[in-house]
Amino acid sequence: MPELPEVETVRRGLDTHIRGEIIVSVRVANRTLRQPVPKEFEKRILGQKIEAVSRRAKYLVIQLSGDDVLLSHLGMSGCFKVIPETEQYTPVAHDHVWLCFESGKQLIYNDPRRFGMILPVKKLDLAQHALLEHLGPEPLEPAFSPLYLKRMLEARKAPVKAAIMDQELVVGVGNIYACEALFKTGLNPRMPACEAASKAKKLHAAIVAVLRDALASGGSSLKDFYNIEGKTGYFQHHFAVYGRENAPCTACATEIVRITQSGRSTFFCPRCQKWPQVTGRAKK
DNA sequence: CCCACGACCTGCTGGC
DNA sequence: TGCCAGCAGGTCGTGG
Repeated sequence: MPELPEVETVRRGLDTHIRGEIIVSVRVANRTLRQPVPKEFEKRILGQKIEAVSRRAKYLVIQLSGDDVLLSHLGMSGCFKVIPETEQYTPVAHDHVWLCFESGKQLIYNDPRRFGMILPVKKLDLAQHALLEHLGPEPLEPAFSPLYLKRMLEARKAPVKAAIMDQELVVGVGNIYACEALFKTGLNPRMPACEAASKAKKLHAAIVAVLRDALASGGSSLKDFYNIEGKTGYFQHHFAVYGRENAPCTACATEIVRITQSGRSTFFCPRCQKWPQVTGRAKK
């Protein structure tokens, strides 16, 4: 489901609502997530206090008082729900993991497609964890600089869109914000990364701006993104190209085009994001 | 090594 | 109305 702005929105909501809570009961309805919920899950987290909720890339890190954190990813369709102590909650389909706190609040992990995960990891092992160790820099931190981006793009022949979605190059950019950032830069998504490297400075600024703006709007809501309060984000109202096939470009009114790149939809304006090699008709 | 693709899942939409 | 193909915000393992 979510890219960096959505995950960060969830993080903030969780940190506000469950920090300081003590886990007094745990129920796992379905362990078959992307990484199976381990058998010892319940025992390991019972009695622990939530110290804080942090984030690395699109992973949420729920800091516990003991030796563990809970490492969670929302996949495509995962969400967390915080149920206030005053509310009687009726379970719904795909509520996989359920924590009850001493205060009476509850935290529920729900994920229809089960591409997400939630699992305990020893704090000491977190940095070297297989899921995290190959991740690139955070896009809103200084390590992700225009020069860094230029160097990384120069080394790759893959399409620039694939490059900026590669979590080893930079984390947090998914299909939506890749499309939006490339539009903002005026780069054709199919252009090889090494050719796009000359525009690295502008692309860098676009990635940062798109993620910042989305975060300021509370993330994007498509089918199933809700923040902790169950409210939608608003950034989807600002999409320039994503999901806008056949609609007029906001800049030049040319029809937005959808193509498929490595199995995913890419949306772009063929006029604003022209690339000489792809303007001709498809060769037969 | 680099890159593209299929697999992993369920649910929704649109066309017939 | 019902069915089926196609599509969905991510990531990983494989094979060319």
